[in-house]
This record gives sequence, C-alpha cells and structure tokens, in this order.
Amino acid sequence: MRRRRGQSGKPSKPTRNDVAKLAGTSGSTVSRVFSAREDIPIATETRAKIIEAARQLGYVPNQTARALTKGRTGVVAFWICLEYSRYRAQVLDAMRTVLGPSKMALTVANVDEEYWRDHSFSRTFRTSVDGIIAFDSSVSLIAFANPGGIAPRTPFVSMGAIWSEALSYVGIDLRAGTEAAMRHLFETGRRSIAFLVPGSWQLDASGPRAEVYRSAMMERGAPVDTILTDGSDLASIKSALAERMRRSRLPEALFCINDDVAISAGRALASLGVRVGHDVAIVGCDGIRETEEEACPLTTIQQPMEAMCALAVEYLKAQIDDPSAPFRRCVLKPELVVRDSTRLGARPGTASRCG
Amino acid sequence: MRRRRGQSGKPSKPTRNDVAKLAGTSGSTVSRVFSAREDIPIATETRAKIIEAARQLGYVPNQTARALTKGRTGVVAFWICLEYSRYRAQVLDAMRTVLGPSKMALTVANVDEEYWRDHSFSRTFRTSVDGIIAFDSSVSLIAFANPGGIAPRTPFVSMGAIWSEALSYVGIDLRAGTEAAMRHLFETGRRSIAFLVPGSWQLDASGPRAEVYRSAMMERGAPVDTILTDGSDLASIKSALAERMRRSRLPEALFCINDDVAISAGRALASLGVRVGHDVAIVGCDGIRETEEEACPLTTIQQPMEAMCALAVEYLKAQIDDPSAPFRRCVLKPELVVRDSTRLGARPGTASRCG
DNA sequence: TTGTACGCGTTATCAA
DNA sequence: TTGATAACGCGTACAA
Repeated sequence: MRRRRGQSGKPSKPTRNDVAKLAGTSGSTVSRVFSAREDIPIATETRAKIIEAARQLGYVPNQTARALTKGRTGVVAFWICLEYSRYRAQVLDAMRTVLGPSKMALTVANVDEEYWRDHSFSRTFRTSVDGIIAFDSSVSLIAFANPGGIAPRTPFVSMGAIWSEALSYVGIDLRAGTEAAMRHLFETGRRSIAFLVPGSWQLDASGPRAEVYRSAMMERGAPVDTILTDGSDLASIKSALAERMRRSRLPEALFCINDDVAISAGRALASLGVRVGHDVAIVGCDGIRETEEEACPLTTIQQPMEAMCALAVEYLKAQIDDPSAPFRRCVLKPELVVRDSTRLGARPGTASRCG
Repeated sequence: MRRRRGQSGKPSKPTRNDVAKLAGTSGSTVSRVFSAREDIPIATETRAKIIEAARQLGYVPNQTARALTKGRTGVVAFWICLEYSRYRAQVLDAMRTVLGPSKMALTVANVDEEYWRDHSFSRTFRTSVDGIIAFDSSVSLIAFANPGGIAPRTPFVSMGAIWSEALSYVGIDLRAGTEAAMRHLFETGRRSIAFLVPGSWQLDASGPRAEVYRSAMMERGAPVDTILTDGSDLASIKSALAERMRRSRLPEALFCINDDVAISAGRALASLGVRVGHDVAIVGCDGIRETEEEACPLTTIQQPMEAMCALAVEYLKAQIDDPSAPFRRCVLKPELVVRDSTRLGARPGTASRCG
C-alpha cells in the first residue's frame, strides 16, 4: 500500500500533477514552466496560472526525479576530510571560489573518516553527483583507482599530495617544494637543519618531505636530525624543543612538516627566548594565510590551492562531458615564499608574553 | 530518441537488469541483494552469482532511482558559508563530529554566497536531501521562514546567532554572552572599554554585540567608544589602534566583535609595545581554538558549537521522522572563558618581533 | 526463495 | 502552444 496524498492526513509534497490539476492544465506544461528554458514557448496566461498554483501549493520540482530522467544532477562532489585544519579549510575556500561562477553546484563530503568508520562508501555515495573530486584522500584512491574499483564509470579526479596514475589527477609536487626549501636554507648559510614532525604521523615521517629532507642533508654531508614531538599542539612542540635545548644545541634551522607545526615552533622558541629568524630559521609547508601574520612571518612552501582546484574542475568537466575522454594529469610545483623567519639579518626580537 | 546501452558506443552505467541478465536472475533479486537488508532471504548461490556479475560489470546501485522510490535519501544538508573563517571551519568540524556516528550522511553546501550571485537557490537545491540545517544564513531564513517560502515541506532547522521564530531553530544568545563579557570587564576594574569592529561590517556594528556593549556602558555611565577599523586584517587593525594611541589614550579594555579581530588586536598592541592583559584587556567572541595559543591567551565568549550541532541534528531528525511534528526551539548561552588577556596581575611581556 | 508488475515524479518525444 | 505517453532505474507488494 502506498502513502497517498491526503489519504492519511500526513501531507506529502505536492507534485507536478497537483499543480496541473489546480491550474487546469497538464503535467507536461507544468514541467515546461519549471524547466526554465527560454526556447520553450508557453502562453503567458497559462504560465501565470501555473506559477500561481505552484505558489499556493508550495510546489518545488523534485530534483531526484529530474535527475533520474536527465541522467545528470549538475552537482559535483568534493571529498575532503572535514576534521579541523586551516589548510584544508583554505583549500575548501579555493574550491568554492573556483566553482562559484560555474554552472555546477558544489557539495562537500567528509569521506576518509567515514570510510574508516563504516568500511564502505555507502553514506558518501548517497548523494548522487555527476563527478567527484577527492582531496588528499588515500581512501578514495583505493576505492576508485584499483582495477575493479567501485563506481568505475563515475568521473573522478584526485587532487593534492597523493594520487594514482590510473585516473585523472592534479598533484602537488612536495618533493620539488622541499628541495627548494632545503636549497634556500643551505644557500642562506644554514648547515645544521632539523626536521620537525609529530612522531605519531607515521606517513609524514616517511613521506616525500622527510625523504627529500634526508637526501638533501646527506648530499651535503650534513647529519640527518629529526626532532619528533608527542603531538602537534603547541605544548608538545614546545616541550620537544625545550628538551632539545637542554640536551644539546638547537639546529640553525627547522624544516617543519607543515605550517601548523611551524607556527607552533616559532611561538615555542620565542617563548623560550630564542630569536626566530636570527638564532633559528623556520620553514613551514602548505602556505596557509596565518603564516603571514605571525610575529615573525614564516617562510613556507606555498601550495597552489586555487590553480589546483581550477585544474581539477577542468579535468572533471572533461570527464563528465565525455566519459570516454582520456584521463588528464598534471603535477603542480609549489612556490617557496621567503619571509623573515629565514631571512638573514632580521632584527632580533624577544618572546611575547602576557602583560 | 533515447541513449541506449551499447547503441552508440558510449558505454553508460550498468543497471540492475544488466546484472540480472548476466547472473541469470531477475532485477528484483538484484535489488534485494543490494538492499543490504538482513531480513530478506536470498539463496547463497544466487547471491554469489549476482555479486560476481555486479563486480564484472562494475555495477553500483543508482542512488537517484533509489531515492525516488523510497522517498528518502538518507542525507542531510548543512548550509554554511564556505568562505574561509576559522570559526565556521570549527563549526563544520563540530557538525562532522556530531553526524559521524549517525546513520545519516552529511553534505555541505555554500548557500549564502550562491544566493547573492544567482538570486535563487537553484544550484543549492539540486542535491536532494531529507532535511536542511542552515548555519548563520540570513538568506535561507528569508527563503524558508517567510509565509509562502520556498520548499515549505522540507524539514529545516536554522542554527547560530540568527534565526526565525517561524521554524525550528537552535540559537546562540550573543546578548547573554556579551553581557557576561562586559560584567567581567567591569568587575575586574576596567572603566573605559572600547568596542572594536571593522567599519564595513554594517550588521555587526548594530547587532546584539554592539547593542549590549552600548547599553552596558550607558548603564554604568561610561562613554560609548567604538573603534572602527578599515578591514579585519592585521594591518588595518594595527593602524586603527596606532592612530588611536596617537590621538588620545587607549581604553583599558577592548571588546572585539570576534576572535579574529581580537587576535589581531592583541598582536597589534604587542607590536606597539603595549602589554596585553596588563595595559589593555582584550575580549574576543566565538571561542575559536586559536585564542588559546596566542602569546597572551585571550578571554573569549565561547560558542557551544558541538551542543548547538547536536541539538540541530536532533530537531531535524524529529522533523524528518514526522513532518507534522511541532517545531522545536532553543537558545543556547555561550560561556565566558577567562584567560590572561583580561586577568589582572599577569606578568608583563613585550612585543615579539623577528630575530 | 524468486519473478512479475507497478509506481516513484520527472523529462522528452510525438501528435494534435 | 499543449497534452498523452514512454522512458529513467529501482523498491516492493503480491503471486508463484
């Protein structure tokens, strides 16, 4: 038995035909009015009656039915981890900016975490979309890029520091970024450089940043010097650095796994009486806006967030418009933005505490 | 003419019936297998054949069709401005946390900006959902809460500092928060208190925070003292404060429109040689995490982000489960978190500059 | 345990 | 300019 309008007292949503009945016309004509297409001629009077009837009933076209017949939703999904991170929030902002003027609608889903919880994409897949852009999502790579992966015919573009060669992607070359950072540090005369990373980040202690750091050091005959912190919070970073100062000497420079860590390191050192940029240079990674407004602005490896989003959208559109189009690929190079935290000869400063 | 599978060379997605044919069974049985319901009995052998056929074809159930027949998507939309803001990113994080363990899927849309651009919700409405939670979205209030508003039968809950009495909402009582902040400042002996706000924020210069600030001052016979800045960036705030120092005296306390402004104000003052918490007290608003890790941790009006999200979800669920259920309403009080920026007798500190 | 048949609310085609 | 009518792909009542 089906729930029918008005039968059980629960009012369900009005449909095209309800409007048609009230307007004294047919369902197809109602559809035409709401199709919002200029090229379909409708008598002014008919249209007015339909608009009025729809208003009275509170009619809204059912997007699900529409999508079913058209085979398109006009929506692209952006899969990104929604756990708080300034970097990701800024990437999301870039995606919003890029997709704003487009015809496509944007919908954001929190994919990775959901997968680890459910061991499936069932929830994420519930919103039907024309294509998917996934940012730094290892999980979706596993799902899409493997042979016999899920939803093989859904247009998919991976974006960020990890990707699979099997499909379209817009990568970020963290190796190149790290190389530039290390070169800069050596060129500005730093010899002892440490890599600062929370110890729990298995992946990042062995990823491209760590690798390039190590080989850059070894190339120059400098000792590899990794400082592991307990967490990524200020307190953990401060205690790791304080401990280091107690046991031996601080390095001349810190290469930090990301900007969050770099910012905390800068503050921690300042509060320990160390002059950032003078006694110790700091380099971060990602290029979040906050690096610019620190007491001592931080040198950082700036990711090309907006360019990355724009390309990913372009690639996805190509796939959507022609599912048999070849995959497109590109790896973007970050730009080293040099600021006072690594600039020689900056004026000395001191810790900032409460008044 | 309809695009048919295999006819034009463009392979379209396989359907239930394709799988059924390959598995030598019927479409409904395929549906049953993919319904993932435990209570439907299926012969082990049949199921195996279907799974295998689906794998071969790369079959994924069409969510659009599924939603059309079931009348449910299992998705809730979260409408929030995606322009970068640490506060909103933290609210989003809270929503993710709350919805994580739930059965519902979360989809995030960038509503307000889209509306100002398109003057319609057409894009936002393309993803069909069971209900909508809107955060600090004046636009969606106009659309939903007005008589004869759009989509009157879609479950809708507004959340945040603005709401409409017409529908379910979870509000935040900024008046109460501001009152607590002002009380605290007066109780700790501050007499001259200025309100710091970017001048372009029309709304916020006349919203609840501004109003309560003014009446609190007037009640105590203290002069209202609004400091307008050109923008919300550090430079604008610094120049407004420097200008003030030049012309007259700094107030004993700054009540800032939000934490972003408060953080910038703290840094600006420090760099001008003012001791935050000693020479000038600072209070922010929103309770973003960053207030805690400033050189001088900031007192702030902490929004109950997670409680707010949890309630909004609860209210929405109620509406979804029973569309005729009464609207539910609640206004949450923020909590004043007192930190060193307003604590008397904190140790003096100085500006932190580059080394 | 499985198959048949209908309906979900649209869009698009075709005839009027 | 408008009205029937056939898909769209799936869920499910009912019959087998």
